[in-house]
Amino acid sequence: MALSKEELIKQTAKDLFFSKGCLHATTQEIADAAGVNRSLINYYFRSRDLLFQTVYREAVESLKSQLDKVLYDNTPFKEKLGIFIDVYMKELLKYPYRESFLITEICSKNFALKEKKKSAALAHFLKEIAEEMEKGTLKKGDPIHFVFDLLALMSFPVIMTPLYQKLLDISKEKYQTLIAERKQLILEKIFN
Amino acid sequence: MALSKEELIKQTAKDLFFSKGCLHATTQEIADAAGVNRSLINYYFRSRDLLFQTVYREAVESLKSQLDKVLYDNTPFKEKLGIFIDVYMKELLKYPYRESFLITEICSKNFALKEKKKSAALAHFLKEIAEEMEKGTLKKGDPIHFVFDLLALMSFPVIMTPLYQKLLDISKEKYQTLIAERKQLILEKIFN
DNA sequence: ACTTTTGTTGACAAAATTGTTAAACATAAA
DNA sequence: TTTATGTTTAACAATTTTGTCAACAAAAGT
Repeated sequence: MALSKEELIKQTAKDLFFSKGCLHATTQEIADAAGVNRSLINYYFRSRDLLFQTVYREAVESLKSQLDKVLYDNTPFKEKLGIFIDVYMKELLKYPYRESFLITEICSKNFALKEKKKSAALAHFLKEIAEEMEKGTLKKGDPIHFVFDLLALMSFPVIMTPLYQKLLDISKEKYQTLIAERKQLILEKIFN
Repeated sequence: MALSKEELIKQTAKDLFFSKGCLHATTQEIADAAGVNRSLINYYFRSRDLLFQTVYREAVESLKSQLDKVLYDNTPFKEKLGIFIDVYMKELLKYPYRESFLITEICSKNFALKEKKKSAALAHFLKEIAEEMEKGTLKKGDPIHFVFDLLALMSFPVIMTPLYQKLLDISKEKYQTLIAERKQLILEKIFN
């Protein structure tokens, strides 16, 4: 079934921002990419700024709910981690620049930080990590660092694709296989 | 001694882009931040676009030369790595968004990719890594993955500061100490 | 001192981007 | 068929951003 135009505009904006890295596309560019009249953006979202805010909010939401869905259940830790890496990296390949978009929005001046409630799933995950550290499955330390490491190892090479392809002089195909290899590598590295 | 205005403009632009994360500042914003008349930007750089290109080129250059300076010498591997992490993280804290800027510039449509000569220092470093793997000091694998891991572990938590501070509900101070702890942690993790 | 060059500024013009409005259009209900 | 409702469009207006230019100031050269 066809997407409503409102949804189409939003999805296209996300595609431009998160996939193509056009972090400050104009309304005209978004409208063209969506194949709709630019005025429709104002009709549905009132202003460019509100469209950006909407996309921002939904991105944070979906980021949180993705984390929640995976982290907040009772599969054994190691297995859960495998699933997490799988899910997260699939999403990363679809939306490599989502976090970058969020960062630039937060940095943009007219931005008001809101809600500060820590994700329950995350707290749960941190506790699990601490338990694994107790058991000796994981190297001891602040669980936050474990989370940093995990997210960094997954995200960074994906985010930096165009730059590192250039700097390291690697072909697109080779880079893709490198990324694909990483799921397994990260698991090994983490449980060394 | 006072900076020439041309240099001042460039430095201010870098400060806005790389430190403050204003990846698409207007010429007026740059001029204001530098305390100069906006026309001076056109006088020295002809156009906004050329200023951006200049900053981009210099950032890639300095990124390369920083890597070269550290990687291309004869201190023992482990020690060299310590220095590298030190230097790189110091630079990261000064310019957390430098890589993000490069990425968005590369993604921006009117961008022509140029020079594809691999850094000699990097090649040298990769060979050293391979040797350490032979010796058993490092876990075997594609040395590129080692470089990915290293850069990811350093850069990512810094780049994501504003977002993760928010999501993890961590105070600015706490976050800073976490980052500061990482140099040691990364070394340990790498040589597990 | 005078001329030439370089740097600096404000005013203006041009271009790009956004927001608004009214009219055209479609669709379904009355 | 008319009416009402929501959608879509083009034309226009307003705003923002960029680029140019002539005038002026400062410095350097003769």
